[in-house]
Amino acid sequence: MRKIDLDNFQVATSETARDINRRIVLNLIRKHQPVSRADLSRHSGLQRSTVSSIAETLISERWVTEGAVGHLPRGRRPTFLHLNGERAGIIGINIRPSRTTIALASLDSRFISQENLPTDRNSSRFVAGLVERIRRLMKAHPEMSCEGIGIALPGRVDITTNKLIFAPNLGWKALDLKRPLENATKLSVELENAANACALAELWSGRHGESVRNLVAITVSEGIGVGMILNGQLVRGSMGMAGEFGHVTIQENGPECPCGNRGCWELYASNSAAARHYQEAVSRKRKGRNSTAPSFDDLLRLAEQGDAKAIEALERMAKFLGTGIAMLITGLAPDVIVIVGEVTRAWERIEPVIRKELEKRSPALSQTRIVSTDPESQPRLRGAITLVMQKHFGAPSVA
Amino acid sequence: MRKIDLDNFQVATSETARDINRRIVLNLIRKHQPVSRADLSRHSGLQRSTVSSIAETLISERWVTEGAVGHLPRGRRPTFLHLNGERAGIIGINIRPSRTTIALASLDSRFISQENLPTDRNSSRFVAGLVERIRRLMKAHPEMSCEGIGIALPGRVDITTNKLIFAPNLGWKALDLKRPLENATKLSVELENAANACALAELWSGRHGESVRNLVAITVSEGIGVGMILNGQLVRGSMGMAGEFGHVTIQENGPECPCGNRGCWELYASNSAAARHYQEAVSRKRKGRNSTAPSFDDLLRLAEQGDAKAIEALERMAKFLGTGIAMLITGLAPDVIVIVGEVTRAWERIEPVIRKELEKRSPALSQTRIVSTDPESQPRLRGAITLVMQKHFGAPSVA
DNA sequence: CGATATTGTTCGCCCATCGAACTAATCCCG
DNA sequence: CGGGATTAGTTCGATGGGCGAACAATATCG
Repeated sequence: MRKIDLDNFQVATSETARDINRRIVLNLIRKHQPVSRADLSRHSGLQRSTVSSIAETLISERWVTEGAVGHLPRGRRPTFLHLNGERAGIIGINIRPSRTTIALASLDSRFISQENLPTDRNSSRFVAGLVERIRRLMKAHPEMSCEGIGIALPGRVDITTNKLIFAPNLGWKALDLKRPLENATKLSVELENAANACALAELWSGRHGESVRNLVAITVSEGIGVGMILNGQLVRGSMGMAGEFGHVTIQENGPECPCGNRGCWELYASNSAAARHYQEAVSRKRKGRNSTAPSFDDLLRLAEQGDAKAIEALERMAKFLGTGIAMLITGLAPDVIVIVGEVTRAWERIEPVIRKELEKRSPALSQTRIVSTDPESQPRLRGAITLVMQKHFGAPSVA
Repeated sequence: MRKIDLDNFQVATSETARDINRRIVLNLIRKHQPVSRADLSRHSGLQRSTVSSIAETLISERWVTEGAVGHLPRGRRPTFLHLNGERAGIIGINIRPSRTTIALASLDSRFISQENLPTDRNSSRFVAGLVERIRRLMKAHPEMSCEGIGIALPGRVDITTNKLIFAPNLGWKALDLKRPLENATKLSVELENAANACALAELWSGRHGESVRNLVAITVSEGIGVGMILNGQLVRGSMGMAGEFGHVTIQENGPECPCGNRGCWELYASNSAAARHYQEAVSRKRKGRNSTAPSFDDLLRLAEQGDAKAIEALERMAKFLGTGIAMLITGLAPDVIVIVGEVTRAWERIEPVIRKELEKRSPALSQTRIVSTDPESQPRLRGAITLVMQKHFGAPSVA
């Protein structure tokens, strides 16, 4: 039960009921497609006449199309409805420190095209390049009416000004990405922290079952990000800062973190941490001169090849991942935890270590499902698309 | 934006709009009372005619009464509306390991009567005693129509069966409190973990301003409980287990906790922990024989009297409270953190230590407002009442 | 061919909001 | 003292949307 926000609420008009039921029907079609009007009536509890009326508007708005005719043991044959995959492209953009990916996707989060560009450290040049690519993309797919642009990025976005804040890896200062892109493309732009976007993507298109209403996504890369879905919705917190569990202290008097704190989780369980673990292991052996730190990709390759030190470093990283995951399960009790990042490529090695660490603390902890995402499925990019999709499929804002 | 739960949603009918607007108006009256219909129209954006119609039903249902007539520099004088303080008692019950409190409150969370009974370890005898007290209470206030019973307890309630689980301090096993009480009193019963209830109470009747949508309540007693309000609603998590931050490890290889884990937060920052800190300080001095542990009340009294060891123990407890609070701020980014428990009686001593601990980690952390509750205001009991109140004042469940 | 079953549409009813017109009450000013 | 200005609250027809019964369309089966 939510408290009504008396500073920001919406009264109901006569159209509110239609808005609510329209969204329910649209979601039911998304879930059960192809599906007949009569089935929608049974699934929703709405009258067949009401479903027909809603279906008519959905079809006229090109959200839905009538498809094949079904077959039943007796009675009139139903005409199936399904989402219009052709309509409504969504542009998803995944900004990472070195590279940025742009994709065009259909309503059901299927990628239609995808391309790459380097992430320019000069922010205005970057925006110009982005606009150029988006224009080209839309010209290449004139049949698509684009519903909006979703952007996932490694940082935080100020809720009020929509400016980018806290994105140390990108080197842009208080950049307003939303307005210039909206002006140039005439499309609405949604910005969101990458971990939050991943959590949304898993909520909407992950295979975790309908009953999952509490989900935590952990993005592991140079740092660690956490996106929380609780009660079926993204938790953004005050100023949009929720989810910085990567900077919770897990080792009192640990090494200093650039954030100012000491012993932060991400100092032990991120990709960079694994590289450091590796270096420590190596220099422990060859006392003295430090070798140059390997990239995390190198580390994965070395481990794959059976390098004991690399495996040790990865397992050390996994153990510390377990430490933080234990905290998240204990405190948030999610139905599922999803891990995103290169580390999932060594999941068979990582997962047992995490599990062992959880069991060491409490057998109850390891009841929680912990799954990895396939990096090929582009979780961040899917998240960017979900930002736009949920505006149409999410529950209406009411009261 | 919430994802619609396709396993458990509600379609809109023609009455849905009325339900929504009714709740909005009721909340506006609660906030602005006494208030005229015209003002409600301005606050809500609804037409005056609509407000009048809603007000009429609210008055006929005795939620609201017409009061005095106002005065304006010109024009017809408005008739004020306000909540009907006489109607609608809510029974709140606060169960603690040793004592249980029962109270009757009005709509606006004002206590009308309050009484105590020992918490019987025999659960069926306890339920019988409770029923007896409730009956007596209702008989003593025949003018009140009782809206329901809210119960705050030190444990967890299974969402599906409504049975009490994980209440080691109470010694009852899988007790079903809801059904016997409902059958005996014919009132609906709401059960909730005490920390969650406190968080709700602070959301609904705390003085934190309307803009607070993210709030964390920390109950400090024998253990530590955390109640989370995120996006303006209580987070219960999978199986209602969210909020067990008291059992997050803050000291790797710390002492073993009854929960099975090691170094749990509540081993360092609870009342029992403070008593242990004190004992350690004492036995450090008089090496050898341990004295008997003082109660937390004793400790507070000793500190009040200037006992250095007691002060040291309290400050040690406060420092560790800061450790956990840092975690909560970092991860959840609440607008406010509320501390509940006996420890707030020494708040002038505790707060600076917490603040210092936060600042040590990061100055940004101490931006978050951290407030204590007055134990006299009965936060747990107010929470119990809020459980029932929010059913009438909360946002309608839609879609 | 007729009985039965199922899908999808049509139409009148009901409920709720809107908005304009109206009544009521009050103050100000000439 | 009386009319204009102003504000509160009510009345009433228009509009939108869901309900539900009746109906049309289309199938199977004996």
